[in-house]
Amino acid sequence: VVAWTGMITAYVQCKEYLLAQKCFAKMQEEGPKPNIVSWNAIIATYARHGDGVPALECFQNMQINGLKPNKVTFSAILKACCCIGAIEQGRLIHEQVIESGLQSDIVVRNTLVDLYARSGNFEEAHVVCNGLASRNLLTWGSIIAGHAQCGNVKLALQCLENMQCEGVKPDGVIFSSILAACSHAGLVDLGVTYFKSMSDYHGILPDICHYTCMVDLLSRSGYLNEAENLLQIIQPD
RNA sequence: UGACGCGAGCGGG
Repeated sequence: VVAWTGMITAYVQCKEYLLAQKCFAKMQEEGPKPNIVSWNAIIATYARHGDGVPALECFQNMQINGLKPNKVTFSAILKACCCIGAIEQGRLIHEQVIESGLQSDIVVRNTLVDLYARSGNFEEAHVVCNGLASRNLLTWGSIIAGHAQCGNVKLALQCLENMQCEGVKPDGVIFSSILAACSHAGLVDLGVTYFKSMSDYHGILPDICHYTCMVDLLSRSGYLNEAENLLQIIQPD
């Protein structure tokens, strides 16, 4: 079983998802019975591909085969639900998570937060987020990105403050979300302020993504000269 | 016990 599963995971690591899936099919036909790790590996291939439907089928199938999902299974399948916007499925799986007592796992919780935040269900996202244990940078990142995507700059900025109050330091990804939100809302001054604060207060070097955001922000609002000036600053690469 | 899982933004195409 370990040998077969090793084959599958090797294919997954090389991004040879089709080969991994073929290998799994062959294992089911003529190899030993797949164990939890084999199933998790194959579910992960679908989840990474954004193929939510086959991922869910596998998830059902493994349970039919009498295997109980573990925290690895849950994080993979929740990611799959997130990709295809299967919020209802996600809620059902959320219940299963609670039944299994795995809701305290930080990775599982982050995938749940991500699922809810990206689908605009912020109340549920916050409930998961407030549930006991530690939030980390990734948890906040999901929530802020969710707010940013909904065009809710105020809430995104509020989250930024809240996370800093808790002693979590924002990283470059967080600022990308913030800048993007400002861009969509046409809040040029605010965006510029945060862009400056990155290097001034947070010790984060803006990367190409941030410059792209700023150019986008400036030119959308008609500050074409400023946008061109910024372009000059960026090192050709 | 672990061979499996672990979040993200803009624009363009």
